[in-house]
Parts: sequence; C-alpha cells; structure tokens
Amino acid sequence: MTADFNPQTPVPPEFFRRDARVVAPELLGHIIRTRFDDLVTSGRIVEVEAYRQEDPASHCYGGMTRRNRAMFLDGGHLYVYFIYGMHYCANIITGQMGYGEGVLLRGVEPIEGIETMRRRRGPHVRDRDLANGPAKLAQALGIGPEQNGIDATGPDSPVTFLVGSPPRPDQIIATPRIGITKGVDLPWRWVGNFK
DNA sequence: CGACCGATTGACT
DNA sequence: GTCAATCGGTCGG
Repeated sequence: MTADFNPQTPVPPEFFRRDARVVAPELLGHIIRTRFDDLVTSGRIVEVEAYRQEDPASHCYGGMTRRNRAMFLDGGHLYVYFIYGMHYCANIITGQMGYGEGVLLRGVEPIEGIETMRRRRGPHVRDRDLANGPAKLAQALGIGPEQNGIDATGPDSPVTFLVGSPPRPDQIIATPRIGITKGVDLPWRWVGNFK
C-alpha cells in the first residue's frame, strides 16, 4: 500500500503551531468534525480570519484575562467566546504557548450530520445558512463554552480537524475582517472557492 | 458601581 | 437596506 489519501487523517499539532496568518489560509479545505453523544457533524472549512496579540482587533490585545486565557495556549487548542449576549464563536489556537493568536472559524460547508445541524439550528433554517457564519458554525457543530480550552489534536477530543483538499491558490480570496472596528485595514480574512 | 460595547444573527421596512 | 436582541467584559468614577 502506498500513500493513499485517507479522509480520516488528523491535521497534526505542528500544523497549528505556526503564525495564524499562515495557518488560516492553509486551513481552507480541511475538515472540522465534532462528536457529542455519538452525534457526528463535520464540514469543509471555507472562511477563516486570523487574530494576533499585537492586533487591536484581537481579544488578547492588551494581555491575558480570564476571558481570553485560552488564546495563549499551544496551537491546536480551542478558544470559544460568548458575544452579543447570545452567540458563541470558535477559534483554533495557533502558534506557541504564551503568545495569543488564533484563527476564527467563520464558515463551513456541511458534510456529515446535516440532520443534526438542522436540529441544532432550528426548523426554518435553509441548508445554505446552517454554518455560513461564526456563530452559526459553532451552533451547527454543537460547540459551546464547554469546549473552551480543550485540545483539538488529541485522539479522543470531541472536536477534531481532518486533512481535506485545499482550494487552488488562485481560488483563495483575502479580504479585511468582518464586524470589527479596529485593525480594519488588515487583510486577514480568507475565503476559499471550491466550485 | 453604572455605562458602554462587541470577532453576530435574524427579523423586518 | 435598517435594527433589536441580550449579557459578560471592560473601563471610568
């Protein structure tokens, strides 16, 4: 047997222990999968943003607090935060322990567990709206505050990242980030086109 | 303490 | 296109 493509191959921890601005676009096309109570959901990552400690738009700008503590963990951990009084959003932490940076997961295309995603998201949500935003993604995948700070590279983690197929380089678009008021000029959002 | 605001979403004009 | 929902974090007094 040669180096067959195995759709179950986990993304190795070393992948995440690099600069968020490098990891973020390379994450496009990879798969995030969750398993809670034997309910499996997964999706292809299509939209991401990078956040770093010296970046005024980042939650860890200005140093560690109780809220952003997870951003300073080693690459491969999760940072889940609560926003606008009702939503949770998920980051995969990047870089080395002690420096705050990570990649906000802003959109996936559902692969497994679409019925579970529909149930979590509500009865009137169109399929294209299941996970095309950071809070929609977290809700569809069942990610919440219980997952803040967990290691997403362990074999028994309820949240894992699997190797997928990246888009062609010319199908990756970089843009300014969404919903921020500081650091608006930085083109640290990446969207992959897989058509 | 009180005031303000946010890495969003969904409903509505 | 506009805007309310809803609450923890942060900052000033």
